[in-house]
Amino acid sequence: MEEIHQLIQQRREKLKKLIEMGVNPYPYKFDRTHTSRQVKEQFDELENQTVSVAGRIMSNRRMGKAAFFHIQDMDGRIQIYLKKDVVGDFAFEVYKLLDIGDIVGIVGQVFKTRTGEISILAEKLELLTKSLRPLPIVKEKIVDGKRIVYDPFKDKELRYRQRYVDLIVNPEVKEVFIKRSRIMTTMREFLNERGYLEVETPILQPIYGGASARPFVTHHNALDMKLYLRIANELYLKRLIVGGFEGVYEFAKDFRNEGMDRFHNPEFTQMELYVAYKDYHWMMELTEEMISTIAEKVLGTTKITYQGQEIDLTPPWRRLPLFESIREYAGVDISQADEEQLRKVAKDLGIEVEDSWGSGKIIDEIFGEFVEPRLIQPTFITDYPLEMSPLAKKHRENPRLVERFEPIIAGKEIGNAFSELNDPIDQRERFEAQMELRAKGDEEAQVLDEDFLRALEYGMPPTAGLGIGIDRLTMLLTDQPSIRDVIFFPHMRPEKS
RNA sequence: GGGCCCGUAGCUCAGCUGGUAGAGCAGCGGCCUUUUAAGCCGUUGGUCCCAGGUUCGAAUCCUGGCGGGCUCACCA
Repeated sequence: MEEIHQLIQQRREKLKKLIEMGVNPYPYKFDRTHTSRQVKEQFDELENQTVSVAGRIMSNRRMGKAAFFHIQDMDGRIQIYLKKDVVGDFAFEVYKLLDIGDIVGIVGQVFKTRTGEISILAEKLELLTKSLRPLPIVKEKIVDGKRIVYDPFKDKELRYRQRYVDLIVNPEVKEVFIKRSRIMTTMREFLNERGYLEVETPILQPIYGGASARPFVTHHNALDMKLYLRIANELYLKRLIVGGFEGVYEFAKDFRNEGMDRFHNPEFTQMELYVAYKDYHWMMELTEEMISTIAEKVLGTTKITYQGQEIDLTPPWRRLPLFESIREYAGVDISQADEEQLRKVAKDLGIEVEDSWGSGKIIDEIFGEFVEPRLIQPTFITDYPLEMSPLAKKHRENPRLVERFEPIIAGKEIGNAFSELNDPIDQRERFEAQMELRAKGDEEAQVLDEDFLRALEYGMPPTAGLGIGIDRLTMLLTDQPSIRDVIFFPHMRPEKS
């Protein structure tokens, strides 16, 4: 057994004393009448009234036979004033055995202290949970309305590994995740209002598809077969369109077995939407309306700041075909270039081109290098080369292109969409081209899915599809620099035990 | 995977060119019935990430490893 730390030992001893005093350190319930925020917001009516509140002790100032401390609940903190002659001798003895981190229930009268802080004069104090581990102590002071924090708990490794502590101690972290939840709720409402159906599709898939990425592999014991964790749910949602649903969406956890950095986590969340009888032009309008609506409802404005950059999400967003964007930002016209010429152009631009790259990859590189980082204001990049998009429908005016767009904000794509390919013969050819790439060693090339082709052969109506990266959208709308700051439990290597 | 940086008390951090560790907060003991980074007095607490090496002597220098951050590459 590991040695028990002194601070934990001390708390265990207090726990023992409390039990000896007849206090249940882990009771079953507590009836609370108000949250901290309600007490503050309704102070005028509540002054001198009795309320009950509950929360975790976050500060403690004992002064002989009285004490001030703050408790923190779901939506904030409130100060408790404890006087021995009001709360009683026994409760005061209990109080003396409490620590920062303990969870208590308080019944008492609402009042304002001499310095004007809304507080509760405790008449009853009940221990609701004894905490055995010391919390990082973060002190703060409000000066001119600004919160000054002393010794903030900021070690990223500890914060990510022990997110519960991060959430207790850093209120702004909680805010980010509340916003994440509201972003998803608002998006769901937006889609439901339009009559689209929220559905669920398999996470364990015998054939993975819908994106170009490497999958996680797992094994089904009973069937003794390989299964993949989905990299996308696109092909399943389109099967549902075939089945007669005319608008379906899913908030999907996807899994990609690739590198991690501040924009990538091995598991991440995407919202994918498919709507029958629509094309990508229509989907652009829906996208800009949806994102700006979310910003408006969650943040109260469509003008946001991301990492110091001012961004205006108000529709309409700029539409810019891919080749035009490259002409504009890289100064070269490659709309008619073949692979040989592309190779030369890329080299002239200073890009190291690898022999295995096809023209799609080269174009993507030029775009990623010269264009994408400069697209700060929301922009739809449209009309991608055919070979980069095996599931998108050919462009109605140019068969070398597909009808696809990516919304780009703050230099980063936050989604992907197209007029969905519904010609089963064309789809088969595209899959076959992918298989050839795979044979050449491209591990991210897509896999041919016979059942999906069979579904298309029954006939899928013209359909527009959209995927939005929820994590990236949340980063944008909460001004967080890393995807780890918008995922509660980002992937980490195992802790040494 | 490459480069740079980091790992010292529960938390935040000092510890210069080597002499086996220190502060603030928290904790513990004492005083204090409107404090608020409460205050005053006293005080406990460390496998200096791990393993080797150099040295009379390593938190400090070297090598390797582990974990993390940033970044580049890869990657939607």
